Amino acid sequence: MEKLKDLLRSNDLKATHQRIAILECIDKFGHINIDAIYDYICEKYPTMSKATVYRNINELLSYDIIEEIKLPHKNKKYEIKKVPHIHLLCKRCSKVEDLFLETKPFFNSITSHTGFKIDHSFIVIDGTCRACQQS
Amino acid sequence: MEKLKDLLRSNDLKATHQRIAILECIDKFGHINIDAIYDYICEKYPTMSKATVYRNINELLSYDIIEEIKLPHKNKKYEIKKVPHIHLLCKRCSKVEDLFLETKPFFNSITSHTGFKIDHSFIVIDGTCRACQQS
DNA sequence: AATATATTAGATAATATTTATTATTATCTA
DNA sequence: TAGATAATAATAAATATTATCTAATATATT
Repeated sequence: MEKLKDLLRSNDLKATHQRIAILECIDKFGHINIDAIYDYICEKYPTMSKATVYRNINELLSYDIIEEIKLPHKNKKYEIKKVPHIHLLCKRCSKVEDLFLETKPFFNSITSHTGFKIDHSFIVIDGTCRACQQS
Repeated sequence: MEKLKDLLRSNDLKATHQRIAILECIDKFGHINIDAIYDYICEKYPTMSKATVYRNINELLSYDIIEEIKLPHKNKKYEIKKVPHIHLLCKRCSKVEDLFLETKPFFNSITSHTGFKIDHSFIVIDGTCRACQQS
């Protein structure tokens, strides 16, 4: 909570209740979309405007505080910015799992085949998570 | 052209001018978004309705004739369905390049780490293409 | 080739998603 | 705590996508 305030202030963003609530919400759920953020926060702050969610999501994105995940056949989700990683999307339970995996060999192979200079990768794997396979 | 008609008919879709034009357009440009498809086809068929583009894109998607590519910070693009591959998105020229690369070792590593059963992968690499690096 | 039929296109309304505007309110610095 | 500034809520506007409905078209059948 104080940590979130500091995070905002260190980016010259005022630590408003709405922003803190948005960050807490994203942090709590791990990966969440706009509507779910809005619905969740409206419980506590019924006067919250959806435009405020959109405005702040864009603000937080531009300061690299959060990241956008584009998922196949789904709305965009957001997460707290972490080190680069892979997303595993379960078609059964719809949960998104983070996977921190060494990608250097894979990326080296891409560069050596194409000469492409890599900045970022956006990797989403679609399938069935371990839990859902067992149920 | 006849090949496209057959492709449509073999999926019980009537080979209308609009559908053929959409497929030809996607094929010609490789990777293209809705607006660009619409603008391009309007040159030939000025009465073409945008709803027709949307309707047919969804139709063609559902029959696995084309595929949707979600790109970071960009509109969705569409391509003719191919074998699974990777997309390289150049931040400089905005072109999308297909890369057919062996991903099995990488996927095996994901499965062995997580137990996740993989169906599809959506991999977009952001960076600078070889041509743009040299200019 | 003409006709019957079911499908599709076009026009447009409806819905969904996102952004901009503006008066009011909250945050933060001194 | 007051003042300067930035952020919010409410709402309108813009953009993107889908649904509806009638006329037109593609195709199979004669």
